[in-house]
Amino acid sequence: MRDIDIAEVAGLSGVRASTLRFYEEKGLIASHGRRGLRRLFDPAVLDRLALIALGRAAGFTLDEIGRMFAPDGRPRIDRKMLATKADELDRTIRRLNAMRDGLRHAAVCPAPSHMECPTFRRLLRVAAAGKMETPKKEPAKSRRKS
Amino acid sequence: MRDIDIAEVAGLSGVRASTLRFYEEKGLIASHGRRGLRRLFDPAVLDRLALIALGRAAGFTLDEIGRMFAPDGRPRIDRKMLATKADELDRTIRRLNAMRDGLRHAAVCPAPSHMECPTFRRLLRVAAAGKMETPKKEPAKSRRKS
DNA sequence: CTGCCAGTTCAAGTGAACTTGAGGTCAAGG
DNA sequence: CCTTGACCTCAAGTTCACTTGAACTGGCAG
Repeated sequence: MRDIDIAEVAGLSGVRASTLRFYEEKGLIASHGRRGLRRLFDPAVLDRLALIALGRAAGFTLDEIGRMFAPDGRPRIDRKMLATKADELDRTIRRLNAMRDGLRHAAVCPAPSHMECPTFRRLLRVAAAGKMETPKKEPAKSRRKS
Repeated sequence: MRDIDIAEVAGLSGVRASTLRFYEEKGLIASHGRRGLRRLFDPAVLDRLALIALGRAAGFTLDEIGRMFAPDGRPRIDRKMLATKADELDRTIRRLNAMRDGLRHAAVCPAPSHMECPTFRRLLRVAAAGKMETPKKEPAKSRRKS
């Protein structure tokens, strides 16, 4: 059996069926045919989904990711863009490090109020100054097979 | 002059007036009175905004941040929550580091296609496996005084 | 043959964090 | 006094990435 159906893709990739349909509609993945109504996918879709997950994790939007695939479907990733994103990640990481240290300190700081702690106030300045990419909450993660 | 008006707060904090009104509506900040229609703020609102920026940067939602202030307005920050968030940040940072390294590699990788590069494939597995907090795009940053 | 159930479509809803638009008000400057 | 312009309110719109609901279809087990 060459092709796998949407439930299998969902099972193997951890991506929900509704998301797979959404991705297909967006042109991020393509189904290869149908058995009845059921979409059939080439197993290579799993690589594609991994690629999409990678892009998302690196901070690309779905549209940006979509643009990384040539119209014929081959991934054609701009190396310069990758380097740029890496630099961006680097800056984000540096800030998050400062944040984490500050939070960690604040958690054990003996000052009666956080506002009286010099370390905390320094942290505040970092936060107020540097507009950073704000991390987002995880996507609800409602479990399938409820 | 004790109090400062919304334009000054915006200027000093870099937070747009519309955002300040939004924050006030949400109960995150409070204006102290009016001159005519104009809100007047206590300069301490600047600390408050820094605190909010810090919370956002650390990945708290506005609602969570709101809950960090006691109803009387004093910041009462749960140290355990801070530590938890620090740990969370730590995990995020580790992943982002892996991402950055992978992206950096992919940017210079000599393999003809990224899919043929073992490092890239390893990166793919990291991304596919680890559901991480996905960084979000910066908030539009449209300049005032258009 | 028949009914189930997992799939399908399409439109609309969600939530976070704001921004924008329309229409109104008011303190200050000329 | 009257205009001006920055502020006001309230409702609705925006973006992103999905999820949900209602109504429907069709392969397969019994």
